[in-house]
Amino acid sequence: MSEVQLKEALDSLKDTGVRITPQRHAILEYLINSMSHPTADDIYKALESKFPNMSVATVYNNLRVFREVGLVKELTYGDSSARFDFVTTNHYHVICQTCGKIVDFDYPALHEVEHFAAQVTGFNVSHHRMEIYGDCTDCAKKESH
Amino acid sequence: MSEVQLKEALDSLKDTGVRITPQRHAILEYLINSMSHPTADDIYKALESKFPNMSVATVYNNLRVFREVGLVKELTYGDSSARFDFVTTNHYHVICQTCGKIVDFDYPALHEVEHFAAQVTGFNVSHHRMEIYGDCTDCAKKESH
DNA sequence: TACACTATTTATAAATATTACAATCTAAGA
DNA sequence: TCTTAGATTGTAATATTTATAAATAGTGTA
Repeated sequence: MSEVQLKEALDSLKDTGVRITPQRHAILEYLINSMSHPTADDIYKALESKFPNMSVATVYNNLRVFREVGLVKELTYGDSSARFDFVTTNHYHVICQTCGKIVDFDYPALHEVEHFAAQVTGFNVSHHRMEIYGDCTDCAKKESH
Repeated sequence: MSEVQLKEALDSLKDTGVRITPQRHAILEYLINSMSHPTADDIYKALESKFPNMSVATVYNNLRVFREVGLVKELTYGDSSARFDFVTTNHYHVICQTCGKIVDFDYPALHEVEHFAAQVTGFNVSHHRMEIYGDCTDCAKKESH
Protein backbone atom coordinates (compact mmCIF):
# COMPACT_ATOMS: atom_id res chain seq x y z
CA MET A 1 0.00 0.00 0.00
CA SER A 2 2.71 2.45 0.88
CA GLU A 3 4.64 0.82 -1.95
CA VAL A 4 2.10 2.18 -4.36
CA GLN A 5 2.70 5.65 -2.97
CA LEU A 6 6.43 5.23 -3.33
CA LYS A 7 6.08 4.03 -6.90
CA GLU A 8 3.84 6.95 -7.76
CA ALA A 9 6.27 9.35 -6.15
CA LEU A 10 9.17 7.92 -8.13
CA ASP A 11 7.18 8.12 -11.34
CA SER A 12 6.33 11.67 -10.55
CA LEU A 13 10.03 12.43 -10.15
CA LYS A 14 10.84 10.72 -13.41
CA ASP A 15 8.16 12.74 -15.19
CA THR A 16 9.65 15.96 -13.93
CA GLY A 17 13.11 14.92 -15.05
CA VAL A 18 14.49 14.58 -11.55
CA ARG A 19 17.05 11.83 -11.20
CA ILE A 20 16.29 8.99 -8.89
CA THR A 21 19.24 8.35 -6.64
CA PRO A 22 19.45 5.81 -3.82
CA GLN A 23 19.41 8.68 -1.34
CA ARG A 24 16.26 10.17 -2.82
CA HIS A 25 14.66 6.76 -2.85
CA ALA A 26 15.50 6.26 0.80
CA ILE A 27 14.34 9.70 1.90
CA LEU A 28 11.04 9.31 0.12
CA GLU A 29 10.58 5.83 1.53
CA TYR A 30 11.26 7.08 5.01
CA LEU A 31 8.83 9.97 4.63
CA ILE A 32 6.10 7.66 3.40
CA ASN A 33 6.59 4.95 5.99
CA SER A 34 7.18 7.15 9.01
CA MET A 35 3.82 8.13 10.28
CA SER A 36 5.43 11.10 11.98
CA HIS A 37 6.46 14.46 10.62
CA PRO A 38 10.22 14.39 10.78
CA THR A 39 12.70 17.23 10.75
CA ALA A 40 15.58 17.21 8.28
CA ASP A 41 17.78 15.98 11.08
CA ASP A 42 15.41 13.13 11.98
CA ILE A 43 15.67 11.91 8.42
CA TYR A 44 19.41 12.28 8.39
CA LYS A 45 19.76 10.28 11.59
CA ALA A 46 17.32 7.61 10.48
CA LEU A 47 19.23 6.94 7.28
CA GLU A 48 22.66 7.13 8.86
CA SER A 49 23.00 3.37 9.17
CA LYS A 50 21.96 2.71 5.59
CA PHE A 51 24.04 5.58 4.17
CA PRO A 52 26.95 6.05 6.55
CA ASN A 53 28.37 8.90 4.57
CA MET A 54 25.34 10.75 3.38
CA SER A 55 25.60 14.48 3.94
CA VAL A 56 23.06 16.64 5.73
CA ALA A 57 23.15 18.87 2.70
CA THR A 58 21.76 16.01 0.63
CA VAL A 59 18.78 15.76 2.92
CA TYR A 60 18.09 19.47 2.69
CA ASN A 61 18.67 19.58 -1.06
CA ASN A 62 16.29 16.75 -1.69
CA LEU A 63 13.62 17.97 0.63
CA ARG A 64 13.69 21.19 -1.34
CA VAL A 65 13.45 19.28 -4.60
CA PHE A 66 10.54 17.21 -3.31
CA ARG A 67 8.81 20.33 -2.11
CA GLU A 68 9.24 22.02 -5.47
CA VAL A 69 7.82 19.00 -7.24
CA GLY A 70 4.95 18.96 -4.78
CA LEU A 71 5.65 15.59 -3.18
CA VAL A 72 6.39 17.03 0.21
CA LYS A 73 4.92 19.73 2.39
CA GLU A 74 6.78 21.80 4.92
CA LEU A 75 5.19 22.35 8.31
CA THR A 76 5.97 24.60 11.19
CA TYR A 77 5.69 22.86 14.45
CA GLY A 78 6.44 25.81 16.69
CA ASP A 79 10.10 25.29 17.48
CA SER A 80 12.97 26.41 15.33
CA SER A 81 13.18 23.53 12.90
CA ALA A 82 10.97 22.73 9.94
CA ARG A 83 9.00 19.49 9.61
CA PHE A 84 8.34 17.61 6.44
CA ASP A 85 5.29 15.65 5.47
CA PHE A 86 4.70 13.44 2.47
CA VAL A 87 1.70 14.79 0.59
CA THR A 88 -1.02 12.19 0.25
CA THR A 89 -4.59 13.30 0.46
CA ASN A 90 -5.71 16.74 1.43
CA HIS A 91 -5.25 16.39 5.11
CA TYR A 92 -4.47 18.97 7.72
CA HIS A 93 -2.68 18.88 11.04
CA VAL A 94 -3.69 19.66 14.57
CA ILE A 95 -0.69 20.42 16.73
CA CYS A 96 -0.64 20.20 20.51
CA GLN A 97 0.92 23.35 21.88
CA THR A 98 1.92 21.60 25.07
CA CYS A 99 3.43 18.25 24.11
CA GLY A 100 3.92 18.79 20.39
CA LYS A 101 1.89 15.82 19.25
CA ILE A 102 0.62 16.15 15.69
CA VAL A 103 -2.64 14.55 14.64
CA ASP A 104 -3.78 14.40 11.02
CA PHE A 105 -7.34 14.87 9.97
CA ASP A 106 -9.02 14.88 6.62
CA TYR A 107 -10.97 17.82 5.39
CA PRO A 108 -12.17 18.77 1.96
CA ALA A 109 -9.55 21.06 0.48
CA LEU A 110 -10.36 24.70 0.86
CA HIS A 111 -10.54 25.50 -2.81
CA GLU A 112 -12.82 28.45 -2.24
CA VAL A 113 -10.20 30.21 -0.19
CA GLU A 114 -7.55 29.71 -2.85
CA HIS A 115 -9.94 30.91 -5.48
CA PHE A 116 -10.92 33.92 -3.44
CA ALA A 117 -7.31 34.79 -2.75
CA ALA A 118 -6.45 34.52 -6.43
CA GLN A 119 -9.27 36.89 -7.32
CA VAL A 120 -8.47 39.49 -4.68
CA THR A 121 -4.70 39.53 -5.04
CA GLY A 122 -4.20 38.60 -8.67
CA PHE A 123 -1.80 35.86 -7.63
CA ASN A 124 -1.42 32.69 -9.62
CA VAL A 125 -2.19 30.49 -6.62
CA SER A 126 -0.62 27.05 -6.47
CA HIS A 127 -1.40 25.69 -3.03
CA HIS A 128 -2.02 26.53 0.58
CA ARG A 129 -1.12 25.35 3.97
CA MET A 130 -3.04 25.30 7.20
CA GLU A 131 -2.30 24.18 10.70
CA ILE A 132 -4.55 24.11 13.71
CA TYR A 133 -3.26 24.61 17.23
CA GLY A 134 -4.63 23.59 20.59
CA ASP A 135 -4.12 21.13 23.42
CA CYS A 136 -4.55 17.40 23.03
CA THR A 137 -6.85 15.52 25.38
CA ASP A 138 -3.97 14.30 27.58
CA CYS A 139 -2.46 17.73 28.03
CA ALA A 140 -5.83 19.41 28.53
CA LYS A 141 -6.50 16.90 31.31
CA LYS A 142 -3.17 17.55 33.02
CA GLU A 143 -3.64 21.30 32.87
CA SER A 144 -6.96 21.20 34.68
CA HIS A 145 -5.27 19.94 37.87
CA MET B 1 -5.38 54.93 13.81
CA SER B 2 -2.42 52.68 14.41
CA GLU B 3 -2.14 54.49 17.74
CA VAL B 4 -5.42 52.97 18.74
CA GLN B 5 -4.07 49.53 17.93
CA LEU B 6 -0.97 50.22 19.98
CA LYS B 7 -3.02 51.41 22.91
CA GLU B 8 -5.23 48.35 22.74
CA ALA B 9 -2.20 46.10 22.56
CA LEU B 10 -0.65 47.76 25.60
CA ASP B 11 -3.91 47.47 27.50
CA SER B 12 -4.08 43.84 26.55
CA LEU B 13 -0.60 43.32 27.96
CA LYS B 14 -1.50 45.12 31.16
CA ASP B 15 -4.59 42.95 31.56
CA THR B 16 -2.50 39.82 31.27
CA GLY B 17 -0.05 41.10 33.84
CA VAL B 18 2.82 41.51 31.38
CA ARG B 19 5.06 44.42 32.18
CA ILE B 20 5.32 47.21 29.67
CA THR B 21 8.94 48.04 29.02
CA PRO B 22 10.29 50.54 26.52
CA GLN B 23 11.60 47.64 24.44
CA ARG B 24 8.20 45.97 24.32
CA HIS B 25 6.60 49.27 23.47
CA ALA B 26 9.02 49.79 20.61
CA ILE B 27 8.70 46.26 19.24
CA LEU B 28 4.93 46.46 19.25
CA GLU B 29 5.00 49.88 17.66
CA TYR B 30 7.31 48.64 14.96
CA LEU B 31 5.15 45.60 14.26
CA ILE B 32 2.04 47.73 13.98
CA ASN B 33 3.54 50.44 11.82
CA SER B 34 5.60 48.28 9.52
CA MET B 35 3.29 47.05 6.88
CA SER B 36 5.69 44.19 6.24
CA HIS B 37 6.16 40.91 8.06
CA PRO B 38 9.54 41.26 9.68
CA THR B 39 11.88 38.58 10.98
CA ALA B 40 13.26 38.80 14.50
CA ASP B 41 16.44 40.16 13.01
CA ASP B 42 14.61 42.83 11.01
CA ILE B 43 13.09 44.09 14.23
CA TYR B 44 16.40 43.97 16.02
CA LYS B 45 18.10 45.98 13.30
CA ALA B 46 15.28 48.49 13.02
CA LEU B 47 15.42 49.31 16.71
CA GLU B 48 19.18 49.34 16.94
CA SER B 49 19.41 53.13 16.66
CA LYS B 50 16.77 53.73 19.30
CA PHE B 51 18.08 51.02 21.64
CA PRO B 52 21.81 50.73 20.94
CA ASN B 53 22.29 48.01 23.48
CA MET B 54 19.18 45.96 23.16
CA SER B 55 19.88 42.25 22.94
CA VAL B 56 18.59 39.88 20.25
CA ALA B 57 17.36 37.68 23.05
CA THR B 58 15.03 40.47 24.11
CA VAL B 59 13.44 40.49 20.67
CA TYR B 60 12.94 36.75 20.70
CA ASN B 61 11.69 36.72 24.28
CA ASN B 62 9.14 39.39 23.60
CA LEU B 63 7.95 37.96 20.35
CA ARG B 64 7.28 34.76 22.25
CA VAL B 65 5.42 36.68 24.94
CA PHE B 66 3.35 38.54 22.36
CA ARG B 67 2.57 35.29 20.60
CA GLU B 68 1.46 33.67 23.84
CA VAL B 69 -0.78 36.59 24.62
CA GLY B 70 -2.15 36.40 21.10
CA LEU B 71 -0.98 39.80 19.87
CA VAL B 72 1.34 38.40 17.29
CA LYS B 73 1.24 35.60 14.77
CA GLU B 74 4.20 33.66 13.47
CA LEU B 75 4.43 32.99 9.75
CA THR B 76 6.66 30.83 7.63
CA TYR B 77 7.84 32.53 4.57
CA GLY B 78 9.74 29.64 3.08
CA ASP B 79 13.30 30.40 4.06
CA SER B 80 14.84 29.49 7.36
CA SER B 81 13.67 32.36 9.50
CA ALA B 82 10.28 32.99 11.04
CA ARG B 83 8.23 36.10 10.29
CA PHE B 84 6.02 37.94 12.72
CA ASP B 85 2.77 39.69 12.09
CA PHE B 86 0.70 41.87 14.37
CA VAL B 87 -2.73 40.31 14.67
CA THR B 88 -5.47 42.69 13.64
CA THR B 89 -8.48 41.25 11.93
CA ASN B 90 -8.79 37.72 10.69
CA HIS B 91 -6.70 38.10 7.63
CA TYR B 92 -4.59 35.61 5.76
CA HIS B 93 -1.47 35.85 3.65
CA VAL B 94 -0.67 35.05 0.07
CA ILE B 95 3.04 34.53 -0.43
CA CYS B 96 4.82 34.79 -3.75
CA GLN B 97 7.07 31.78 -4.18
CA THR B 98 9.31 33.63 -6.57
CA CYS B 99 9.97 37.05 -5.09
CA GLY B 100 8.68 36.50 -1.57
CA LYS B 101 6.15 39.31 -1.58
CA ILE B 102 3.40 38.85 0.99
CA VAL B 103 -0.08 40.21 0.38
CA ASP B 104 -2.77 40.25 3.04
CA PHE B 105 -6.37 39.51 2.32
CA ASP B 106 -9.41 39.33 4.51
CA TYR B 107 -11.50 36.24 4.78
CA PRO B 108 -14.09 35.16 7.29
CA ALA B 109 -12.31 33.04 9.85
CA LEU B 110 -12.60 29.35 9.21
CA HIS B 111 -14.38 28.48 12.39
CA GLU B 112 -15.93 25.40 10.86
CA VAL B 113 -12.53 23.85 10.30
CA GLU B 114 -11.48 24.47 13.87
CA HIS B 115 -14.73 23.07 15.11
CA PHE B 116 -14.43 20.04 12.88
CA ALA B 117 -10.86 19.41 13.97
CA ALA B 118 -11.86 19.67 17.61
CA GLN B 119 -14.58 17.10 17.12
CA VAL B 120 -12.48 14.63 15.18
CA THR B 121 -9.32 14.82 17.26
CA GLY B 122 -10.64 15.70 20.70
CA PHE B 123 -8.21 18.61 20.87
CA ASN B 124 -9.03 21.76 22.76
CA VAL B 125 -8.46 23.96 19.72
CA SER B 126 -7.24 27.51 20.28
CA HIS B 127 -6.43 28.88 16.85
CA HIS B 128 -5.23 28.09 13.38
CA ARG B 129 -2.96 29.39 10.77
CA MET B 130 -3.14 29.35 7.02
CA GLU B 131 -0.94 30.58 4.24
CA ILE B 132 -1.54 30.54 0.53
CA TYR B 133 1.28 30.19 -1.98
CA GLY B 134 1.58 31.14 -5.61
CA ASP B 135 3.17 33.65 -7.92
CA CYS B 136 2.36 37.33 -7.88
CA THR B 137 1.32 39.08 -11.08
CA ASP B 138 4.78 40.51 -11.71
CA CYS B 139 6.56 37.19 -11.32
CA ALA B 140 3.94 35.29 -13.30
CA LYS B 141 4.48 37.77 -16.14
CA LYS B 142 8.26 37.38 -16.07
CA GLU B 143 8.03 33.60 -16.07
CA SER B 144 5.97 33.49 -19.23
CA HIS B 145 8.85 34.93 -21.30
C1' DT C 1 8.25 59.67 46.90
C1' DA C 2 10.94 55.79 48.23
C1' DC C 3 11.20 50.67 48.80
C1' DA C 4 10.98 46.09 47.74
C1' DC C 5 9.97 42.44 44.89
C1' DT C 6 10.19 40.21 40.80
C1' DA C 7 10.01 40.23 35.94
C1' DT C 8 12.92 41.73 32.36
C1' DT C 9 17.06 42.99 29.92
C1' DT C 10 21.67 42.51 28.73
C1' DA C 11 25.68 40.32 27.22
C1' DT C 12 27.46 36.85 26.31
C1' DA C 13 27.98 31.85 24.77
C1' DA C 14 26.25 27.69 23.19
C1' DA C 15 23.31 24.97 20.54
C1' DT C 16 20.79 24.23 16.28
C1' DA C 17 19.55 24.78 11.76
C1' DT C 18 20.47 25.82 7.14
C1' DT C 19 23.16 27.04 3.10
C1' DA C 20 27.42 27.49 0.06
C1' DC C 21 30.89 25.52 -2.56
C1' DA C 22 34.31 22.80 -4.91
C1' DA C 23 35.73 18.22 -5.87
C1' DT C 24 34.09 13.81 -6.82
C1' DC C 25 30.83 10.68 -8.33
C1' DT C 26 26.80 8.64 -10.75
C1' DA C 27 22.07 8.06 -13.09
C1' DA C 28 20.31 7.68 -17.37
C1' DG C 29 20.01 8.50 -22.22
C1' DA C 30 22.56 7.78 -26.75
C1' DT D 1 29.74 1.36 -22.85
C1' DC D 2 30.37 6.37 -22.93
C1' DT D 3 29.15 10.84 -21.94
C1' DT D 4 27.50 14.49 -19.41
C1' DA D 5 24.61 17.13 -16.71
C1' DG D 6 23.06 16.72 -12.49
C1' DA D 7 23.75 14.85 -7.64
C1' DT D 8 26.41 13.85 -3.54
C1' DT D 9 29.95 14.55 -0.19
C1' DG D 10 32.58 16.88 3.09
C1' DT D 11 33.45 20.80 5.05
C1' DA D 12 32.97 25.35 6.32
C1' DA D 13 30.48 29.35 6.84
C1' DT D 14 26.40 31.57 8.08
C1' DA D 15 22.11 32.18 10.25
C1' DT D 16 18.82 31.34 13.70
C1' DT D 17 17.34 30.43 18.16
C1' DT D 18 17.92 29.35 23.02
C1' DA D 19 20.33 29.28 27.67
C1' DT D 20 22.26 31.55 31.54
C1' DA D 21 23.69 34.58 35.16
C1' DA D 22 24.31 39.17 36.55
C1' DA D 23 22.51 43.74 36.30
C1' DT D 24 18.53 46.60 35.71
C1' DA D 25 14.03 48.58 35.96
C1' DG D 26 8.59 48.24 36.20
C1' DT D 27 4.92 48.37 39.36
C1' DG D 28 2.39 47.99 43.51
C1' DT D 29 2.58 49.47 48.25
C1' DA D 30 3.74 52.07 52.36
